[in-house]
Amino acid sequence: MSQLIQPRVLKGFRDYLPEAMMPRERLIETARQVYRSYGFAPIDTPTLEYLEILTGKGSEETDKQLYKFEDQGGRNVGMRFDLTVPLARFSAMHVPQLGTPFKRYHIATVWRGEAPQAGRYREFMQCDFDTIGTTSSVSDIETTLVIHDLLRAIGFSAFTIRINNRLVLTGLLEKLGLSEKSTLVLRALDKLAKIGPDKVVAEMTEIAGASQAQATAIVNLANVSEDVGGDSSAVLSRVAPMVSGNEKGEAGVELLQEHMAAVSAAGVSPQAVRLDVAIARGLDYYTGVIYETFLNDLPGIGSVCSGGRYDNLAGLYTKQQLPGVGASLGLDRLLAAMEQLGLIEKVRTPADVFIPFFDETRLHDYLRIAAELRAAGLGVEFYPESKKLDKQLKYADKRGFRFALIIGGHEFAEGKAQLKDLAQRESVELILEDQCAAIAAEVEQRR
RNA sequence: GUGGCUGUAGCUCAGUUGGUUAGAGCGCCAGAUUGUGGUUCUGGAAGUCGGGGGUUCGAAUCCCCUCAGCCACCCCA
Repeated sequence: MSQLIQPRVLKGFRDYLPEAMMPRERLIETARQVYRSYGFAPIDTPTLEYLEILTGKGSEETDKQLYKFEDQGGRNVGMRFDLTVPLARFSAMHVPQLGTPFKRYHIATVWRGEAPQAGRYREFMQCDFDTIGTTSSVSDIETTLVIHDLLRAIGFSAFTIRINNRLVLTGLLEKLGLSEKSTLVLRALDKLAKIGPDKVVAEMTEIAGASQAQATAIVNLANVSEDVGGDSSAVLSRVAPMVSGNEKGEAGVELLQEHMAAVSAAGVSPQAVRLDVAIARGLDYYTGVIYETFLNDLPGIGSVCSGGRYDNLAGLYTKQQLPGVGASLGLDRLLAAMEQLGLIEKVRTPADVFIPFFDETRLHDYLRIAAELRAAGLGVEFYPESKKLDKQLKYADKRGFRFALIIGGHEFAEGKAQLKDLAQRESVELILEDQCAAIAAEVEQRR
């Protein structure tokens, strides 16, 4: 008698059943296609990195969330908590050979030891894309277009990409003499939509150490988008005087203007991209344009695709200055959202055609026919047991097969096959001789 | 990491003031004169009541610890 081990998974970690995995893989495939269509090339990096690579940058918060341990050789190692830090290390090592601009995408799992919640896990997948080694605003604009195409390709029409430029905020902070406290001030500002202006002002004065007047000035700027209803030229004409006289602030306004015009010229609808001077992003390293993407039907789940421009990606690892811009699609958060919105199609089988094991003596014929159909491009599942036909068909139905190819003693005798359309509940007789072409054609036509 | 709520068959849940063999629906498996699936009928399997400890004559029901989920804070995808 052996003691059973209780089967269980760690907090924030999950098993993926076929019905969860199929849409997941479809999403990954969609992301790949969109990234490639803009010339981004795939890379991968190790799950584990030397601890100093991962802890060097980022806040104490990310350090706390880092999974770290000592490996068998006594090295201090950590599991990557995002794909940006590995990209920075990768770029320091390889971009000199690869040349710039370097455009890569990276779809991989990352780990963070934080408290899980709906749409937040300890193990989750990110789909990053970045353009390294250019300061051109064209890459900023292209990044917006990629996010847009990506969400459209996934099947969303109601989403909003919120754009801002850190230079505007940096400019204002410089003007107000608050540059030193920017991290805490911006972190407070990031909560504007959530907790409202009064509490933001309170946090800025109490935690970030800003004066009442300084905090109010920042909140006033951030509120402009709200005040004028999101029209980008109206927003900019209100914001411009607030940062006038400051070089960075003025540059930021100009870049935003150019960005919005270019995106619109590329055919993106104005509803999909909005200028929002309130978004700040908590991360320190952003220096230019910043992005956050919300689903209109489920804003509470947070941003599903975020990113921005940074001046110096790999400064910790190389003296070469590597500017860049990019964004990250939160695959698992997006899937959680799609699940909540009922957008996940329940498909449980990856194959098109089901062949029941009908006549026990014809195993070789079934295997041959299945092989020929696969060669003709169809996915075919052959049932491994020759049990009652109704059981086998019930299985096919449950798994969501669209077609069953029924070939029993009668069919074999007459050289025919019966293709049953399980969704339409109808059958057609086909000649076995040329069944491959005929069946493939019939399936294609009905699909 | 901190605080709140929750945890009963595969799923959704019911279980009276702690009291005998823990229930339902759906699902699953097997049948309804052995070649055809979503309906119907019949039968069946399946639960250490998240796990561990305690109080009690007796606990799914009370207490403690622990694990997990959800929510808030924090941070972010």
